[in-house]
Amino acid sequence: MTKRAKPGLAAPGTKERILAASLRLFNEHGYDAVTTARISEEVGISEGNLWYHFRTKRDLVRAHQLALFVLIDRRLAIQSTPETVLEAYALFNRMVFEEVWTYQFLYRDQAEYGRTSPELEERVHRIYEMTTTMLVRFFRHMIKAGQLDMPDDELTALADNVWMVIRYWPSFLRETRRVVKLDKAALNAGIRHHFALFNTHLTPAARTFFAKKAYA
Amino acid sequence: MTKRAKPGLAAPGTKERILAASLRLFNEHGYDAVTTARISEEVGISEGNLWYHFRTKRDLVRAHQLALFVLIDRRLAIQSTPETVLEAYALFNRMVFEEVWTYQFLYRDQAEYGRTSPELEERVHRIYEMTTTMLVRFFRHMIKAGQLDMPDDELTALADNVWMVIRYWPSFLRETRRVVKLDKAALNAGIRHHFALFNTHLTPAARTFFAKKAYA
DNA sequence: GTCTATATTCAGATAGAC
DNA sequence: GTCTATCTGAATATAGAC
Repeated sequence: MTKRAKPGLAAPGTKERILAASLRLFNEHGYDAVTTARISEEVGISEGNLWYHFRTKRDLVRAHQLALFVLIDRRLAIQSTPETVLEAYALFNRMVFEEVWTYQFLYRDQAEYGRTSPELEERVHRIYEMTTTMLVRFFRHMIKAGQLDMPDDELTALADNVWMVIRYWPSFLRETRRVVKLDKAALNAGIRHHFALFNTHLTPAARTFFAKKAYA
Repeated sequence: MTKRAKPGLAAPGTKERILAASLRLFNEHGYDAVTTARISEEVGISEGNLWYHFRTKRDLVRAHQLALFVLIDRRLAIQSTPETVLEAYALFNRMVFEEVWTYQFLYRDQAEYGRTSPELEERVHRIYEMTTTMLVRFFRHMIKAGQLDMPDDELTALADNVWMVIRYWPSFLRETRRVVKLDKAALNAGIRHHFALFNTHLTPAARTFFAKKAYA
């Protein structure tokens, strides 16, 4: 979006079409299994043209990564107080589930496309930490609001488990239910599923709230 | 083990050394990233020799798969009654954690080495189902024994979550803690971690039992 | 059973015309 | 910007001598 939308008088959004097609193919078949020949075929252009827009296959990954980071920054910026925590958590939850679905290949095939740079590696590591830290903060606010009943020393483990269920949900669905494409039912199933991690510790009111707001 | 231990007068266990080296390399670096050249170098033999023992790279995978299935059959055969469920669960738990560690590449790189056959694919699917079914049975026995307090309609979701934490534990450790090699501390951390999924629903006695028996 | 040398395949990437 | 033609390199696999 920030990158040239309509440059001069050429390109009917070829770059964007390459990005869309490659994202879909990478997610579905895996980074290594998708050849650049396959991508260009899917877009309906020649391979040479693809190389004009992205000088290496890694450059393609890089572009997707930057788009993912925008989503991540947005969901990490969500504010919460004990008064607003239920709303905030429902929002955060939906965003992060969509994010791991949309960019599942980036999460899943890291070993295949490899570490791009030390700074990037460091950034990914920070994201994981910030995510679980944020989850603990959410839970503390829920406890303060009287919506969650759980000992404080269990919260870190709970946050890790919540993040695991979210982050591996696409892989799990694929393996157990053979679901490959994003679809609203599968997304809601994941959200409902992850609430099972602390459902019994929520007040009936909070449970009803999430059932309505988070996976309606 | 069932396959010729010492054939005639040759082979100082070359086949076994290939299996051991390839398993280690696959687990550490991923199936695709490990070349046959690398494997033979690691074993200290020529590449031609490797092809003598395994006619394709897939044959290597197949051998590891068969070994994994032996482990799986063993852990699926564990019996349990309400009287013995705590012991049985501790045993099952340790076995399954070790299994996903030892053969992590088979769980993780399925997309890379591909589906071998429809029957195999079906078998893998059945294993997943039998595992979660078995977990639900364990939980029911714990409830009957008065060691676990949880509504029956939460058990399926709990079983799924438990299986997720176990199955993805090696990947999670690698991503968050950068742990690559199997090690007793990491294994115990996983077991302890997975108990956080239902710890607060266990009696103090059961909690103490697992703390001593399952991750001592 | 083990080696060396060679073949095959194919993905990622370049050059240059249009 | 887009195409066609071509190159390069690496990985799986084979052939045949020892």
